[in-house]
Amino acid sequence: MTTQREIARRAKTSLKTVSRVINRDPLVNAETRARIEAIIAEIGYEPSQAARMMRSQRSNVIGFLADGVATSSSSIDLIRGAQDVAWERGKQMMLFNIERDAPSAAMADSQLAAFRAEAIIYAAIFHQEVEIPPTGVPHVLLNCFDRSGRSATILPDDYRLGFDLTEEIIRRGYRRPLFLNLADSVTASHLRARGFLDAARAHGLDFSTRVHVAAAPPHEGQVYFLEQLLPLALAEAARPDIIICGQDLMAVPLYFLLAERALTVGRDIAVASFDNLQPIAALLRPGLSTMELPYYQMGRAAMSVAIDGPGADPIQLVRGSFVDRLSM
Amino acid sequence: MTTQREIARRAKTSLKTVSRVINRDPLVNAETRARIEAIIAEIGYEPSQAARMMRSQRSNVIGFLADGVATSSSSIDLIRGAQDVAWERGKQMMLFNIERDAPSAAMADSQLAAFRAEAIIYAAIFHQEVEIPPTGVPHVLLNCFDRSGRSATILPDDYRLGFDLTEEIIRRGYRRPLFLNLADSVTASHLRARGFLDAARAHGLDFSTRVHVAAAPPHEGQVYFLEQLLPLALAEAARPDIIICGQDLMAVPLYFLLAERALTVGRDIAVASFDNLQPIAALLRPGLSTMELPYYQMGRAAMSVAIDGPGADPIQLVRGSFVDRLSM
DNA sequence: ACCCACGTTGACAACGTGAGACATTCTGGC
DNA sequence: GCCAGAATGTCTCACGTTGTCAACGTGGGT
Repeated sequence: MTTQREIARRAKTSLKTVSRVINRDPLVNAETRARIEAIIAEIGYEPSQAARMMRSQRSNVIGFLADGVATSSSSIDLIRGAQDVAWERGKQMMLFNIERDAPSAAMADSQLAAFRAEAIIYAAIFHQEVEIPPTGVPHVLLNCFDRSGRSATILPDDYRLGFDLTEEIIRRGYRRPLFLNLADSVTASHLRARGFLDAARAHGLDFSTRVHVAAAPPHEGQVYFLEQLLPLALAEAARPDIIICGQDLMAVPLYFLLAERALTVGRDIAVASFDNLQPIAALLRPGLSTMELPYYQMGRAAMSVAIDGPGADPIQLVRGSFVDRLSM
Repeated sequence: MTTQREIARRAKTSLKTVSRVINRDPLVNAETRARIEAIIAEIGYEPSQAARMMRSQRSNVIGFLADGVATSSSSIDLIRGAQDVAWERGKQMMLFNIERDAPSAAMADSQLAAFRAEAIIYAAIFHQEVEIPPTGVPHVLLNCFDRSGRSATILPDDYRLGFDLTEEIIRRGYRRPLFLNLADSVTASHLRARGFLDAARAHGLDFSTRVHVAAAPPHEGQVYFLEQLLPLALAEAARPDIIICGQDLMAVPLYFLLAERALTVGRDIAVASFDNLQPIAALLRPGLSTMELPYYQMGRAAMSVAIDGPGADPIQLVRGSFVDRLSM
């Protein structure tokens, strides 16, 4: 690969002048600049990042540790959002798929240390509590949080997600919802359930008997308890008029179970959900109305915080929006 | 961040000895080595990659350009496979989500040039032909190929996928398959169709009237023509005994359409497919029997070629395997 | 004539690492 | 007491880039 020295030789000028052109130093004669730029374009020169890092003592590298991302398609948007902001800000994002406490995590840490990463984003596959050993590098927790509450943290506003969806449901006249929530160990479950109950209370309704856990903890794979729960619920005198799934994936087996019972979604019974998982949510028939989790925006926010540091409040909640299709 | 100089100071030894320890020079007393290693571990020192790159003139960086990965969950396994091999071989993989011919592609190229990437893997979201402008850096085409046929290329063996699935179908006694293939512009379509027809012929059967295009080109989103095709096919005197989907996602609307016609998958009619898309394939009921696309292995192969260079044959076809569930 | 400001350019050092050349000290075997 | 060889140290250079500082010629003010 060529160096600035080579360019200087060709342009019959000094090394430093080439450097000035590259770094947009205005103290360069327009003619000289044009000549040097022409040569740079001609040979397709790019300044060596390695040398720049050495010299400037800045790496412009932000690490992104993706815990278990490989198993979840939704979390790609976390990565996309972060990557987009990194580019806009001239930073280089280094992505690592890790499994927590596994050797891969240690390897990622040393790699990031070797590159002198300026900040590290730690992203979890679902909203949960984690423990991050303290290091010298600023951390941003994405889709997870630690006990102290002092780390910079980006979370989906799951309480609002639950609240807003429930308000929409009530507004449309549903009064007998069945909330098939995710596992207890998922923080989002609690928050959404609280939002669900609070929204009901705000409209003078009591939904406190209407929340059930219908999924195994995430580390056991996608296991739902619909076969047990659904027949009981449908057999009640006051049959549910809408079923709320803890996540879009749950809607797939649910749709089939309802079809087996000759219940048409959107007509005999409504379904709503959380995620807006592509392409599932749009592919189901009828299309699944769902509260979108703002993963892309969260990724953007995390990278912004990683670069600029947190604002006054280290914990930032990101709102999601309702995507209306035909299932309710 | 600390440097080797600081470590030498603490260990009351010379810079050179520290360098010897780090570079595993055997010419160091065991005791001294232990003392220095203890200090390195204590302060968590990692040699600066930037300085190493400068000194050694090797970046150990492999670029991974993922064209449109964001929109496809299956291609994550391409990334995972490549990343795993990179780690095993002590390389650093740099991932870029790009859109071909968009500014993002140009940015990724300059970043990779700036980091002096040793090779670049160019991954496409589906098996297709691409045009790669020549550069000084070795390229590996992953899930795509160029006209010349001289570039190192890793492809799924779609012909075998089609052939093997068809053999399995024939072996189980199905004789009236309906192959709902992907769009014509997808290379995999042709290859699988050829495998399908050849396997039939090898068993003295003629399936040449049984292949139909049932999907719009990929850039138009997931659009299928099942509503038009299916009623016609089911109305025929010799109703199909098995439907082969071009991809697992197509099976989702197909299952619903069959349910509407009171046809139970796996009993009244069988369904098979291509992809083994997680978690869809396992979540459908009954679970979808499908030819798995070997994305993880392809990712591994691509990174191996990127590091070691191609073997005698620049084009490497990776076999997939049949995942049996209950839909056939 | 002298000085200074100004725009432009160049010489040089330094960042952290790794390696070569070579000197020095220490240990053990003869 | 001498030598081989192990262990360690000193010194120097190179990698590519950029900040510091000095130097250049020109022109205006005194």
